[in-house]
Amino acid sequence: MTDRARLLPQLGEVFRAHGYEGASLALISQATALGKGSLYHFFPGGKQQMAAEVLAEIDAWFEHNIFAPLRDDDDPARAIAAMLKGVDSYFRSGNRVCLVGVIALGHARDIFADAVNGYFARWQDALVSALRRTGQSPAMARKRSEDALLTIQGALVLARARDDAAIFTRALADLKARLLA
Amino acid sequence: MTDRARLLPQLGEVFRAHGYEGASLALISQATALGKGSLYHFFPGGKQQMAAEVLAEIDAWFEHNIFAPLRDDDDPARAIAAMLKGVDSYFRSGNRVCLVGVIALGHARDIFADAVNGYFARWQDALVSALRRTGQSPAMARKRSEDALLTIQGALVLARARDDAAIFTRALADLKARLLA
DNA sequence: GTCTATAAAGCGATAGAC
DNA sequence: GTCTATCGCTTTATAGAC
Repeated sequence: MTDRARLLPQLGEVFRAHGYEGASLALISQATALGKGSLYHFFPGGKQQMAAEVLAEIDAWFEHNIFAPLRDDDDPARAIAAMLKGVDSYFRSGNRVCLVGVIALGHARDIFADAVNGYFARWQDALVSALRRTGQSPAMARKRSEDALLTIQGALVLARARDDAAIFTRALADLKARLLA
Repeated sequence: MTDRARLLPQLGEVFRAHGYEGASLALISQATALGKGSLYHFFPGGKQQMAAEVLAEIDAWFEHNIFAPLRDDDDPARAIAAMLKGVDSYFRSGNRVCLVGVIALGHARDIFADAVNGYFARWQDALVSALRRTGQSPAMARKRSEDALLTIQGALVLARARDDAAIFTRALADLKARLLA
């Protein structure tokens, strides 16, 4: 179990860099310094199980570090600020791509549809909860939370497309102002 | 040449659906109802040439239907409205993914970096031109054009992730209000 | 738990008949 | 211009030694 915990982040980076279909076992074997035999020992379900567990771990990280504070923090504005700080850190200020977004755009979405949809659904619900507690109407909270998720994803795409991570940093700064307006 | 013109949109849909690495020649052969021999007759450079020509055709479509009007229309507000209408139509109201964005997120970005960057760069420049002519400051025009591109890409990602095309429609409506505010 | 060897299928690409 | 056959390589996955 502890070996697996060290493995998942490495797998995540391979899937991030090459996508689900592009992440070959040869690349994974190289990135983890583990033979195929060992990989199948940990993940009898092969590549699909690897990706599923990586997605689950990402989901758990966001649940603990972002979603839960958004839902539970006594100071919702602080939780929102912490979300943006956490997001900036997680995505390395625009230099790291969102694996859930990558999978959503590819053909692998069909396999991981529930995980992909659930991740964004729970993020949005948690953010709606925080925005509501700052006194915003349900409609406004819903609209702004959708704007937030979409802005983060779009900024990551554009930053990578233009090879300019500053796009992501600017987008997060603007987003903060819009969310708390 | 005329055969190639009928081929490129079919190739585009395969790359859209499966990404660059996921689009195998078998899939392409099936989608075009053409054997590998014929495909290599049209594209001696193989898959890479196919994707490059698809990207070039997409670029040409946007150049003609979106970028040029943004730069040249006497009524910039009309050109911006036409851009949003054209974008909604091109992306099938959120049911069609952006191939340039898909490639930008994947490992194939390394090969097509210039095409990907140029597409977004010229789009932004054209939109800046239109916004400037509506009387907005250079800084404001630049910021809002970046917001526009990022919103469109993010809305496409989120719409597909949540399997809800209405997200894209809502995002375009909001964007229109923001651009012309 | 890790490795090598190997199987079976699929990959991009080419050759050559028609 | 289109096809089939084929090459050489890579793919996922399994088997079995250690």
